[in-house]
Amino acid sequence: MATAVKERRKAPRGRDNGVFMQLLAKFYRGMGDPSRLRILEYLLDGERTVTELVELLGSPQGRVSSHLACLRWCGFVATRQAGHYVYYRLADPRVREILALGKDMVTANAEHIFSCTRIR
Amino acid sequence: MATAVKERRKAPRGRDNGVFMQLLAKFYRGMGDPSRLRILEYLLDGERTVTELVELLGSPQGRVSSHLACLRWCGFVATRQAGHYVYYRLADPRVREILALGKDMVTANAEHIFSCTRIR
DNA sequence: CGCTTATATCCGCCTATGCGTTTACAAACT
DNA sequence: AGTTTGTAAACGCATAGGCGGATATAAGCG
Repeated sequence: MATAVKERRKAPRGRDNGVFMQLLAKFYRGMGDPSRLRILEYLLDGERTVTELVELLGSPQGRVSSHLACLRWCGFVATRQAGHYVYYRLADPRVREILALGKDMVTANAEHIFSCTRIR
Repeated sequence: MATAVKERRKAPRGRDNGVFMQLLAKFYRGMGDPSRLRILEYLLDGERTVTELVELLGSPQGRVSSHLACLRWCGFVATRQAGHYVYYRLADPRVREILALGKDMVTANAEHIFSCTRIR
């Protein structure tokens, strides 16, 4: 059974692929938080200071800053310092695309996703 | 300060948006696991039975089945039963696109993402 | 019809990670 | 320089969610 699979053998692309997949998973988990998504959503309209985002999100500043650090580390956003404000902006047009695709799919599958108990 | 923000008000898009973002986050978390990503990657080549995927992943069957349930619930994959095999396949072309974009970005930002300590 | 095979679900454990709070800097203003 | 304001980092707590293993169900087979 499944001879075609046997030919490609177990882990046909080697361990490197496993490592890459780990990074990719980390990447998607970077977008897997509502607060971070809200931040990205606000940044779709243009750059924002931390203070503005804190106001918009209604979360404590430390929390927002931490999420921003995460987004920056993952390459989703970039910063520019002006005076003692730090402006955050989307770092890559592909972030927009991934967001747009995700929103499309969620809009179409909202009920399915909502009912997934494996992920809460 | 930040008067322009004040005009758009706090939570300018209402709570509904917050709920939507929660779903969207759940959606991305669905892709935020290396095992699930490996499954999706294998399914890029065509449909697979659970047994084949178990072999390819080298994980216990129960675990794989559980990940598959998650992927199905989230609308990433669909199934077809034949005999006593269940064939899994990608459910939506947008999954391919999101994967392609993610892989692009990770390839470009691998080091950044790797060094993000907020997400392990 | 029991037996085997394929798949799904359940359970307890353990780590990852989000949260609130506090603390530490850094940049302007007086 | 000291104070205020904007931003980042650190700390402890609580929960989400992955894992291995055991079990339940469904579909063929002898």
